[in-house]
Amino acid sequence: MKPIRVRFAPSPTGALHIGGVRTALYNFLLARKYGGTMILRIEDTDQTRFVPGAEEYIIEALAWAGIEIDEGVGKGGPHAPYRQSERKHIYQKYAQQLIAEGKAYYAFDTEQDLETMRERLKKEDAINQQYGISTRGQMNNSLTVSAAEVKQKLDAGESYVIRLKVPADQSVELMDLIRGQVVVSSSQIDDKVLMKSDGMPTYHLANVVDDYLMQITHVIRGEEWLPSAPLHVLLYQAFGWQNAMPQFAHLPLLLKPDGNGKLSKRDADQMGFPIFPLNWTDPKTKELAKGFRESGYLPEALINFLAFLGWNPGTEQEIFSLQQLTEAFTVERIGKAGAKFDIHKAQWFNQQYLRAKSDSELAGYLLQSLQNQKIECSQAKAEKICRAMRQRINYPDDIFENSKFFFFAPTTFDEQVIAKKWNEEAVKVLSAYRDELKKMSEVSSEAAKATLDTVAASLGIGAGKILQVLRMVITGQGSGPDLMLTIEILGSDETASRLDYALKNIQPKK
RNA sequence: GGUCCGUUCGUCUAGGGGUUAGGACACCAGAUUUUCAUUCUGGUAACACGGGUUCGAUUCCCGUACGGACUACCA
Repeated sequence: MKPIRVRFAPSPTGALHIGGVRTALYNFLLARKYGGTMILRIEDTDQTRFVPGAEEYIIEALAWAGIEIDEGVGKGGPHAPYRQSERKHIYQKYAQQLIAEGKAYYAFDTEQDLETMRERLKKEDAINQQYGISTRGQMNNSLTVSAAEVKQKLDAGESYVIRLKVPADQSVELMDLIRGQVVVSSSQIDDKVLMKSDGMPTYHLANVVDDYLMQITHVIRGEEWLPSAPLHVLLYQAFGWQNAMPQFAHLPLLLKPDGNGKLSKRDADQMGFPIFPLNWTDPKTKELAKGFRESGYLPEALINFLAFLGWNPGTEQEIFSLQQLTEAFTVERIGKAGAKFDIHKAQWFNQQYLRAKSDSELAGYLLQSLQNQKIECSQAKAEKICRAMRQRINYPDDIFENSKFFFFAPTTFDEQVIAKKWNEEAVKVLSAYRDELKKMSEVSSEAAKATLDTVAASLGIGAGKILQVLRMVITGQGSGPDLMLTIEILGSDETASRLDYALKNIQPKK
């Protein structure tokens, strides 16, 4: 079998869409599974849509996601350059070849001419309104104008495009790995522009020429390309490359969470979740779009989630490392129907991966947050806090957000708990407990519990009755992680002083 | 409008001529937890519709409906 060569070929028109990340992932998985090569090609043939920073963003996003590039932009390789704008002369050559063989032609129509043609066809109720077999004879091109005239126009520098001369009545067949055989009549395909008037190729030409030259074996891309795939087949045939044609796999689309249609940035904004892997600031509007990374998603969780949007291993296992994904992945198991993007599932994956981390790994996140706030904390204490908090977090930032009371003594207290539980009995136990804690130099969670039980028992009160008040007094909140462990982490001095503060400041509610 | 693609619980999906149509997320309930969260157990919930083919169709075929993509000198 030929070594597998796949490419991810985004165009640098902005941040990389999450659907693009999935496309890149599937390409990568196939390459890794068979020891093939993953290529990054930048399709920047539309200079009007070029966005500065987009290429760098794409590279950084893929790296963050763990999708490694073997060959391509930012990496180099035997087929360099991998940026299509730098390969302009190559396409020019191939387009000329097609012209010479009578498989393509020059067209001099102005935008106005094309507009007029479309309006005319519309009026005539033509079945399809396209520049092709039925219309090219009436247009201003090298098929209708004499060779001498064409030469004259060209020499005069008149603006032109090169169009593919689509053959008449031919059935174009395409074997898609996901959808099976797709057949389209060539009469449905229009004479697509191959070279634009600025001398750049269109996607169609560049894509076919590059895939051929770069010896791509599998083209895995979004379903939005399916309608133009027959045109690409025609191009391979025109060049006589049908035997070197890659296999196609058109991926189901990522859909909006509610309703229907392609997932867009607008939907993500509305529903309040990211759609880009990394933060992206639009260079024009300066508007910031939040990324999955900055929103607290772990790359391995995002990847796992994305892998399952349109693919599944056929087993009941759901948690897959990137390594396990490459082993399990097959194109055959990619589904046909579009998948709605459900951020809940992504959150669940994130939670799974986050909680699978060790206390010391988790402590790293906490320490980072603390450092940003200029709060001192030892590694050991951070780990203990993480042990207490690990079942209550979905994102790395949650650790600090939900454990602030470890670092700041509460000054306000849960009103409901005061109203319901702050009474004479509670005050009695709390004062006695404080006095006992003051005598201790340190306190383990076991000691904290034992002491509390003893104190409460000596007053003839059940410890259970005041636990919630105790929690409120220590953390300010009505709920939280294991209280005795919290006391251990805080220490006897700190706990006693918090009790002191509460005893002096809390007034019973009527 | 035309071309192409698609359709199993709310969502992601497994399955496939005869199944109690399976799992996961979400949701609901119970248990554990002194709280909340976790965890555990249980539950609600799906083959778009109509015709064939067949002893039998959710599964195969054809239509219909619905949805989507594409229809630029954008990718």
